[in-house]
Amino acid sequence: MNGRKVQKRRPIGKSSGVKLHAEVARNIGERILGGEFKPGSLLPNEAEWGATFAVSRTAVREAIKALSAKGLIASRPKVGSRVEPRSRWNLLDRDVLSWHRSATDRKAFLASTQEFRRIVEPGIAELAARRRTTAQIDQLVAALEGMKRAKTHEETVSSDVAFHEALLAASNNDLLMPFGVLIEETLGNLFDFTTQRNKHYKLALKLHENIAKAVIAGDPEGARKAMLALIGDTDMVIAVASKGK
Amino acid sequence: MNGRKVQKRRPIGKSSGVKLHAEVARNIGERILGGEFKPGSLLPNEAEWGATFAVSRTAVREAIKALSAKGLIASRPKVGSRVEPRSRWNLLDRDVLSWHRSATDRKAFLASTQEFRRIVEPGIAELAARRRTTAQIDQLVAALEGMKRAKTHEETVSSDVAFHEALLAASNNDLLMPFGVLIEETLGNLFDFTTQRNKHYKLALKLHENIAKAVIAGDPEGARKAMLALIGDTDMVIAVASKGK
DNA sequence: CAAGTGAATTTGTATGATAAATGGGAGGCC
DNA sequence: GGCCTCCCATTTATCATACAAATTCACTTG
Repeated sequence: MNGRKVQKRRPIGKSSGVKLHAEVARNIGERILGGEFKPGSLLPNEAEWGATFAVSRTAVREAIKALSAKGLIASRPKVGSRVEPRSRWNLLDRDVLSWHRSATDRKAFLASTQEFRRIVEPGIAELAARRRTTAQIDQLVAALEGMKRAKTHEETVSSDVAFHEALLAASNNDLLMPFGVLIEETLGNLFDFTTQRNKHYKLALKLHENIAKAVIAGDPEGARKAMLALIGDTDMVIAVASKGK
Repeated sequence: MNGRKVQKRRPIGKSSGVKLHAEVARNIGERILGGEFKPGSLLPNEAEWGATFAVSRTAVREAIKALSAKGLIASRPKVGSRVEPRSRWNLLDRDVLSWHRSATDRKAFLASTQEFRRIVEPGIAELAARRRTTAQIDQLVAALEGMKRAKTHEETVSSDVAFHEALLAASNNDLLMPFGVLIEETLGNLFDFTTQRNKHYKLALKLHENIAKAVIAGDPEGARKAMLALIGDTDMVIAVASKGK
């Protein structure tokens, strides 16, 4: 009855590259974000997870520790691991955000990310205009060049992300850095949303250019307004794309 | 020569309640935030940490996993654990923020948190005015009552925190929830900063009241402005307190 | 009936062994 | 001599097992 087998490899599925504990964490994390395990409820104990995934308790524990570190759960001896209230979840964490996206209606997800960006990005642009170093200006310009030069879909997305991250870096406030992951998630999804945006792209370029100009000129209020114009335009793109569906 | 000892308890220091791996994570985390281990540099390997703290590799690994989950480090076989670039750090994580505060000049820390709040809280107030449910209004009012009634230092802080968290909750955007920890950290520190603020407190109360009124009335623009007024006043309090030092 | 006590369960930690990944060096080939 | 390939050492990744600690809960006992 004692299932003593000698170390099977890769019991979970998928192929390679990803560590076991990361796979376990992802699986559990997605199920929490997906609502299968609600805040306040108790998770299966470590042994059960081990059986479920056919991995050792060690791997499970490392996954649990990662989920705890992201604020999703909390563990206590004799009790088990309980799902934390949503207010504790680190939704701006790279992984958590990705799990959240997988578990959320596409349109609703985009709406909340856009709302988020509308709140913070104007402030970021304003700060950037006030604080940017010359090196940061160079990065911003380089990203803008990349946007102009972009041919493929991938290049378009990555240069756009680079632009916004350069802006973020130029704000020179470490506390704002976590927003980077959200920008990446949003833009990746956004462009995916609007593949035939050629007519929009020319305008988008101009809007980005306006932001860069204001930041370079050291005009905080101008930068804020230029960013607002961009986000507003992006909202429109989303609306059009949603209606087109 | 083989140091085989039978499980010592509590080898790190401190007293109780805190798990070993959490202690190890805190120690390493603080040293990373403190600049002892800079981004890109390699950490000692797991065995060395184990020797340093007199804990098993198991505990060390769980600490490492937690730090990875917070974006501070990344591990690779044969290489070791490397400190990630600051842009990857989850500075809005409860622990990371706390380590950051310990490692940062008090005034600079307050300045950057205030800057952060100035960017996001007006937007939060605006959203709250647009979205709040009646239950959320009740919470907001209750927090305000708490502020009026507060006698001790502790009550003052906790009711103020409750007010801002109620506002945050009323914004009804999950992505904003992580800001809660920052608000807690800031306010705790702020009040600590200005102990004899009795003359200011009357004004602060009024400013909070204005925010609540606008939110309850469903006046987004009013809520935004009221919040801006509060943050501006807080800035002044900081300036005064700093000069007074 | 109340309070304390002990057993059972679950996480926490320790230990030792093996597997996988990978960087770097040794050695061979052209 | 330069380049390529293969092997080896190091470090993390995973497994298995045992025991410690914490905490719940039922049960005993006064």
